Amino acid sequence: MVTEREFLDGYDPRAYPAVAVTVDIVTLTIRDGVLHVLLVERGEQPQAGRLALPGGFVREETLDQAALRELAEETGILPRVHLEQLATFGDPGRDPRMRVVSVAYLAFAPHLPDPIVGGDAAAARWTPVEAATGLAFDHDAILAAGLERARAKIEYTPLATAFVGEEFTIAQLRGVYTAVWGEEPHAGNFHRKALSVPGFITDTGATTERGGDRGGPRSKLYRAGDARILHPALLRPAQERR
Amino acid sequence: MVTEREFLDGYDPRAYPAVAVTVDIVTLTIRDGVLHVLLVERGEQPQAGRLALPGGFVREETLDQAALRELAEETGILPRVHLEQLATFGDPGRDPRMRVVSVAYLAFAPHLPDPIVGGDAAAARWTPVEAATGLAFDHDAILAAGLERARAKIEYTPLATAFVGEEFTIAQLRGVYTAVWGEEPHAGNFHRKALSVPGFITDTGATTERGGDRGGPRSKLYRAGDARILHPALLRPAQERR
DNA sequence: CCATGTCCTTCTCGATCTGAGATTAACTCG
DNA sequence: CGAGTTAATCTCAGATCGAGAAGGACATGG
Repeated sequence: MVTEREFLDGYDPRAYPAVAVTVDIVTLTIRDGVLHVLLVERGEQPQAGRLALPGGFVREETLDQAALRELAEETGILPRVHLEQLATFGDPGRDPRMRVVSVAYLAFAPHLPDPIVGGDAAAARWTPVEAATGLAFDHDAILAAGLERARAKIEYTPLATAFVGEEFTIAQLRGVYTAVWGEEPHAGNFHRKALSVPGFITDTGATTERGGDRGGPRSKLYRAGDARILHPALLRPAQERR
Repeated sequence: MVTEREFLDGYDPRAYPAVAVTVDIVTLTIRDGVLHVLLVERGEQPQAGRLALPGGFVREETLDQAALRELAEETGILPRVHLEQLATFGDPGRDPRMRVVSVAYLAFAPHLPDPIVGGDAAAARWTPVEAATGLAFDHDAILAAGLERARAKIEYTPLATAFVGEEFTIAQLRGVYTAVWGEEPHAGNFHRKALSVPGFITDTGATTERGGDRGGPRSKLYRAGDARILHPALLRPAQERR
């Protein structure tokens, strides 16, 4: 096997072309029913002023720890964030200065206060994903991969609950699917399925204090269950094929 | 953003701790109804004599190209191989000598001749996945991730066809699911679903020359269709939950 | 060449799930 | 109080599923 053998034969790390390993994070949340992604504004050339995904160098830590640390540095402490590895982007030339291999992460966050601008970013803000185009480097592609992963993953995992608070209504949960899919599931059928999938949501016995802003009864409050996967899955409506 | 800014400020690549980027490949095939993985025998210390996944350094190429090149070097030219990125493993200490970040790939191959031992590996062989334990470094974990990905992916994509020849019978296709899942789907229901899922398989009009080795009628031959995803999916039987 | 067993393919049938819409009742707002 | 909104439940026809069975076509061993 190449890797270890070459290392063994008195391999000198400095003799090889330098490769940098970074993490970039697609952090998604929902604000006012619209899916938003956390972006930072680049303060330096190249691509100064352009928006980019937050990220940075991997230090003496695991990749997961690097992603968590960068996220905390950009936005302050993040409670109840789901973080998972997305994919790795390493085309030569994706960064004009040297070979940079970036391990992309995907984070799902409940509604958070505006990010506290960390030490490195010139500015950080939540941006509707529809408006998040023209990002620096290949971050458009990374974001697209993150969105597709998110859209697929809420089908068969309970990760939609990571977008809402600890207690939530079924309507709020439906709002997550609407925002992520860009399409509203049938309310009655969604209700039936959310309740029938084992381990998805559990009844707290409590209800909201008020009805909806424009009327309607108080709704029951639920908590996330302990299921890791949803069976049967909540499939997207009108999945166009081919 | 950290990455580019630090690079910008007169970043010297050699000033940072060296990181090596490699690819490791989980190559799966089916032989005699049993799922096999391609392993190489390490010829050098450490872990000499241990089995490991084939892989090696990333050169001036994309990550995908690196995986394809390494695979070709280990096994000769591979026709009709499906290759996809699996996950990236980068824990400090996963290689005792230096920081190695490995981008793992997953390959699905039809029945192939025994691998041509490439220049680097001491030996290369197909090993039943059940027997592939105690691999070097963290390759047990990489293999486990690959197997889980494969088991999930044949549910909702037509990738099972990557394990069989260009023309195949429904029974052969069912054999793929049996080998990957370790459980045999109901033959009649599998037949019905395979035919009813749009774009999964297309009839060639031909049949096999002979019946099965132990009897039975000749079976019709099919080719892979053009669907990228299977809808509805072919779900695993008896998916134990919780 | 016949008996036996294999197994591809199709069919049956009840149980379950799904999508689309309707209904009821609780609630807010003006 | 009246009108509009919405959570929660119900209805129902069509699709899908799991499990089993039936019908042939075929190989093998006497």
